[in-house]
Amino acid sequence: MNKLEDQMALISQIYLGGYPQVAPQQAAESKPRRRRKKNKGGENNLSMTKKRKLSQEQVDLLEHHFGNEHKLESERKDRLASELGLDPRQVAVWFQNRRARWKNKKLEEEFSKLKSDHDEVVLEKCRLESEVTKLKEKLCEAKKEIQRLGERVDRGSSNSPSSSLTMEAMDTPFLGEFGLEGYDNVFYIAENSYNNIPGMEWMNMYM
DNA sequence: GACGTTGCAGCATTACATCA
DNA sequence: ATGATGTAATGCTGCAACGT
Repeated sequence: MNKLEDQMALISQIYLGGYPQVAPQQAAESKPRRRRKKNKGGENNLSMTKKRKLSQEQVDLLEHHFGNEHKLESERKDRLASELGLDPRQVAVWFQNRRARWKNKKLEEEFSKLKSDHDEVVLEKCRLESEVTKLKEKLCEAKKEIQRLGERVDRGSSNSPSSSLTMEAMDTPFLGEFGLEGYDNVFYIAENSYNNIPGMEWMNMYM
């Protein structure tokens, strides 16, 4: 009997024997999965098929080999199996399960690293946003100051030309008051014109 | 080249053991 | 006794190698 026939025979045996419960996920699919029978046989059957935990010594050796190489060639499997007094199939299964655990662990590690990176970026974003808010406030204050000074200049020029106060006449750059030394030209940038400055497009969001 | 068989890996799932 | 967790084992699928 070939493998397929074997499987079909098993399927029909199980279906004829009853299929008490299908997991929700499986039930939704067109193809039901085969359900394994519970191991509730007699004592002999139990001892034949009962799941046995590997000894610490066996696990240690398997771990050692897994550490060297995650893949298991046929020759190494047989050698390991006889060394451990296990069925080669058991060794293959152990490696398969171990690879799955290793993969899960790696995924978890990768996830926690990505999460911490993400948290850092979020933190930095908050910091930059608060900085932008502060700068916006300063900008607003500076604009008001310019307007106020402009009005004074206008009044002065209409009353007494000789006492006019001009921007050029100021002893020190007034912007220093706002901690914006060296940014004298910042107010000459027209609104929405940040699009023209590489890397500064985001500023328009705040204008 | 087409087809069947075999062996293996990956994945999902199940069943059992153990522990809190 | 029971639910959570860990893990050995099983079922299924896809793929590659090989023989016919």
